[in-house]
Amino acid sequence: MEKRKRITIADIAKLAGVSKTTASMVLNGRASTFRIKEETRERVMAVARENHYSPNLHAKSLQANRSDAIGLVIPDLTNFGFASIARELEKLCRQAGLQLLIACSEDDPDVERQVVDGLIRRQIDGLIVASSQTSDEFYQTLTKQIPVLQLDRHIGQSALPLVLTDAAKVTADLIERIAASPVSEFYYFGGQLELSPSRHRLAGFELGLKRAGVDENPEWIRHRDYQPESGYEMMQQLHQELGRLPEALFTASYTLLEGVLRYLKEHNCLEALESKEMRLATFDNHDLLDCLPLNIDSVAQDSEKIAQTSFQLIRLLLSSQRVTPTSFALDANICWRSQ
Amino acid sequence: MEKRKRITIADIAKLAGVSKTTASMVLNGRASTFRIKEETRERVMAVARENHYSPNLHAKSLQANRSDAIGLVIPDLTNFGFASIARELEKLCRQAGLQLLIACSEDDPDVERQVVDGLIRRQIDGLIVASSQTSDEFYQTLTKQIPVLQLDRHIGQSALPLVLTDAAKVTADLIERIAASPVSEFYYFGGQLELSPSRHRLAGFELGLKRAGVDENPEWIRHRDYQPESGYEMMQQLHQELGRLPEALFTASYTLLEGVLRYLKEHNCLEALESKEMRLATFDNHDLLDCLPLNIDSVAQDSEKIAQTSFQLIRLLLSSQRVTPTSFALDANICWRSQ
DNA sequence: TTGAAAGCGCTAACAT
DNA sequence: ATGTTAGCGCTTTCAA
Repeated sequence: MEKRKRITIADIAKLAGVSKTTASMVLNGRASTFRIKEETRERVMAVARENHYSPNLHAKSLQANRSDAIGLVIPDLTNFGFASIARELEKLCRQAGLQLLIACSEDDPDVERQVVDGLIRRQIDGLIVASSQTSDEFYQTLTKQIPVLQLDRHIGQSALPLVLTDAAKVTADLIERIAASPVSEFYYFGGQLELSPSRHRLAGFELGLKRAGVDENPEWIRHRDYQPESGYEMMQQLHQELGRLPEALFTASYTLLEGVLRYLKEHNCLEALESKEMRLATFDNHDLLDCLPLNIDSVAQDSEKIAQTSFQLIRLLLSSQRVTPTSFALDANICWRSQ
Repeated sequence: MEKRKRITIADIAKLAGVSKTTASMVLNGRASTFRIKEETRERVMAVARENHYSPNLHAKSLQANRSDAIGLVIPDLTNFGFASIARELEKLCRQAGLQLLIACSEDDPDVERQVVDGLIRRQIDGLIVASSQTSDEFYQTLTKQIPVLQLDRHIGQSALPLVLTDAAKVTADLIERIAASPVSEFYYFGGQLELSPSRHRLAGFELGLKRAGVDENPEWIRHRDYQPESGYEMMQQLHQELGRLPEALFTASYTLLEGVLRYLKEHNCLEALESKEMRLATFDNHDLLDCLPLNIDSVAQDSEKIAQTSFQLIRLLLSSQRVTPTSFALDANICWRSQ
């Protein structure tokens, strides 16, 4: 495993009997622009191919002051939604000759700053971030140097461009239809209200109830964080309070749903879902939900569209000096399993 | 969004009234080695801090002929197991000042070569790959330049270092116990036999049967690929063949399990799992399995350990000129839900 | 104890 | 139509 010295453009030039400039032009496909003789062109190309020449991107980046790399910061790679977005973005970047640098913030604002700093040191040309910050101050400063795109989450009233799911709309549609069954109560388990998706999901929930003509009871709305344990504990408390299962429940994330299901399983209450005695719906989707005897309706975000939109937007920001920061709220789909 | 010129070490040197050399020494924490005067040291540090100096890693890499980046190639980021490994590896790398470049091969050998080529062009110092290749020729060549570590999958008889789960062992344990229930038949749905994990899982299955004293019937063993659709189709065919559900079934991956469940759900057969009339077990684990009324036993690979072991090994390979290539087969856990 | 200068591999003015 | 040269930001000999 000896680190054989890589072949450079100077080597190619020497072997082909031309200058570095000529070799460079040819290898960058700009031979015609500089009217390099066809014969020279081919000679250089042949030598390069034979020697498996591949340019040193660090040298290129150094002189171009551009790295052709962009950063993606998400809370957690094992979250299916974020993983889907990351996968699609990686593919789009690769096909465009860009390198996507993926890093996780663990939903911790401090960790988030650290990983962003790390990416900056790597000279990324742009950043896409699903932020856990409560203020966009940090990114307002950063965006003076490179374009920053908010993903999935809106930091406060930040004016930075933004791509996310129109959670309020789809949640309202989901809730309205279920509430019209009708139901006399509809509980809501959510995560941190500081995160914008939480607010939109809750707003959608309330709108849905209203449209179904159901009077909201403040008792129904409960918040903690998005850990499965929180779902478990909220379900436990609710069960104890009521002395029975709720008629209908919406969990604002897949992780919360998991906690709720774990509680129901442990207390042998899953039967209530199978018999539709208890209605359960959730934000976020999972293929496995199709395969269960549990009739759980869900909201499936369009990860592919989110990734594609983010990619187009960041490319635009990367190319032009000044783009009016635009934001996109994308439609999501409802997976009905109870009807 | 004007691209403000970043501050360089030359700027720092000028501002601090010293030479680039001195500034460099100080900023790399080697002030004492070169006995830079304490006062000078502090002046440089102060200037650097005030100006938020951060070194240009491309320049560093160019001159050091080292990028402090390593590549990770996996089939699919949305596969929970690979996502877990990627997350842990990213964290370990970040903490060690390395950048992890993650790319997906979509389980396609051609795509895999393309993404590896892309990473090589980015001058990665080392590569960790869960390969879909059937020959390690490509990597044998590559490893003459940079260390290559096989992850999760063993390419043929490749001598390249390797980290994976000891699938045969854990599968045998799982199958033995279930088969001893006893069962008179035990079906097996697997993916491509060209992939080493498939072979190990099958070997474990057969060993488990043997240890339980069950005579294997070749009819029980079925293979396709790891797509959920394949699980669905194998289940469909088996159901039709038998005219009833099998007594026991093992799926060699979570994706296959999903297909099987989808079939059972569509044909209203899930009840058979709840009543344990049909025994179902799978390789790979998912938290949701804990929350279902379905009694599915599973094998949980230790992603964290796999990531840590891989990281230690690649660092070793990176540091020393010549390490005896070592391989690790790590233990996995069984999640019992039927007992 | 510090500085000057060369060079990593590449591109782009400017020559020729 | 092709070559010469400077310089991107950094580290590292070698001098002073």
